[in-house]
Amino acid sequence: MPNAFRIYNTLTRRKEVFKPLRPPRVTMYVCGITAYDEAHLGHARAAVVFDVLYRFLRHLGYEVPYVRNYTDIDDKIINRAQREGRSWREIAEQYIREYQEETAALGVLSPTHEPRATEHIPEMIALVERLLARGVAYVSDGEVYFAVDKFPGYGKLSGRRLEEMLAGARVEVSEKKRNPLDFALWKAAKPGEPYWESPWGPGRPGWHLECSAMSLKYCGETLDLHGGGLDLIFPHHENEIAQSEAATGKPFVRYFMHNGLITVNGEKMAKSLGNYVSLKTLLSRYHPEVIRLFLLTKHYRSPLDYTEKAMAEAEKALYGLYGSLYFLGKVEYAKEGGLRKAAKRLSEALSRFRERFLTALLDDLNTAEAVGTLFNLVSEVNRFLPSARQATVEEAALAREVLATVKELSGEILGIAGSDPGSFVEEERRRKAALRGIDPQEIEERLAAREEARRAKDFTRADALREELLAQGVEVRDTPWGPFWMVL
RNA sequence: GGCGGCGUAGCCAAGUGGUAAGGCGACGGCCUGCAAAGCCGUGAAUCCGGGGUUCGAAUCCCCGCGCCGCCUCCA
Repeated sequence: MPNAFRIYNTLTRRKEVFKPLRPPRVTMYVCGITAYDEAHLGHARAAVVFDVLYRFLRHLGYEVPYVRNYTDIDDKIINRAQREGRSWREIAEQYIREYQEETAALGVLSPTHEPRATEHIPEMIALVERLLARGVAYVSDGEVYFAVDKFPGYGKLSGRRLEEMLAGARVEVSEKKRNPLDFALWKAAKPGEPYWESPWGPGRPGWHLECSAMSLKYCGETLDLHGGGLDLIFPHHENEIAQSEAATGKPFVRYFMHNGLITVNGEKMAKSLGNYVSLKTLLSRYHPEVIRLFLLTKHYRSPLDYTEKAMAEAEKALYGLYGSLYFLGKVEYAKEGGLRKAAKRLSEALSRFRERFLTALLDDLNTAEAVGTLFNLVSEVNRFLPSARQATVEEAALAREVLATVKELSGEILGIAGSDPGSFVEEERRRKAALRGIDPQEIEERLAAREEARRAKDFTRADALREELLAQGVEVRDTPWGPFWMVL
């Protein structure tokens, strides 16, 4: 009876049945980016994983206010601005815009709200004042710090205890802090730095503060879902919990979800390691759905190793998928009659797909399993295709039903295989041809010449033309519906 | 050192108590003028190793081994 959605909650370290606080409403907050540099595959993974969660929740009938924030003021932004002689605002604007464009290209739906830190300075100041009033924060030389030892639950998300952390401490020593683990709620501006006026003097908010303030504003005191990368568990999310719960006295988050990180040759992809692949580069080389497929064929909590070979495999798998749907779309009614043997199997496979696809997602968003069920269905489509050249009325209807179901489930929820197969094929041909510097017109001409040669039984010439095309990266296959080609 | 995760066929990867999905690749066959694609078949005595619980374990527990992440900004 798997009609309950179970998700792995980092707070309890186990899968739990998802019960929102006020159904059918589900509040969801995901940590976005700090806008100081271009986005890479790791950012794309978080965006896509939570996009699928958002789409799935809506499919289940929930109303989902979804918030994804932008950190648009921060040391790294200021540093970059100073280095490049531009304003911090310009830097932030640029990378926020690029991120929005690139995630949109990836088929990531826009969240309900995309708040920016600097647009919520009053809310943050108010939150700091609440924390000061409660005695869990203190002012020190123009800065405000959160006193971690005043919050009894500190460490509950990351499974750490204060004493242990102090023991191994690699934390920055500051004479302004009472405890080395205390973190800044408000930072004083140094000369030349951007600042906002506050009761403690000119300065800017600490990083962790914005998520507490903005989630409070847009989602209320208790969030149903809070997401982000695994690397945000400590200290970021731990600190958010401390700030929020100390201020409101209410549980901050019911379910914390964290996606695994991308690795390259087994090593974490990170800007500091210089081993990252930018989203921009990936989008220039692969169809967005190839990137989504690559990301979703592994469970969201596992590490995912990026290699060009794996990307090529994802591309090939997606081309095969769309190729099958493309021909399924060409199935037309040719005679009276019901479902014959292959069609009956396809019909059963369709029912199985409907059930298993959703069951997979209900089990902690198991997209890898869901993708597997999609390929199972496609395999049955391929078995059906040879008999479908002369399809019966019912078979033609079945073909349409399969296409509609794939679009409705995989297309709407995973964002994969939802495009019109004909458009996908044509766009991909154009895109890849351009990428390889081939003229599609020339390909069509060669194909026509080859068909002519084949009709004339001049197979030597036909094969030579096919070889020429292959040398250009154009793979030709002959089908009952005529030749079909893709650029690899 | 502390906390967390992972280890399943050549590679990638599901499966978390009832007898090993799927993708890529390989081999044989069918189809094809020949190919490609597709289809059919072959491929894990077995899920890192060793104990234990159970009628039954890749799945639960314990002990090892190996890899990774976090403990500092990081999706």
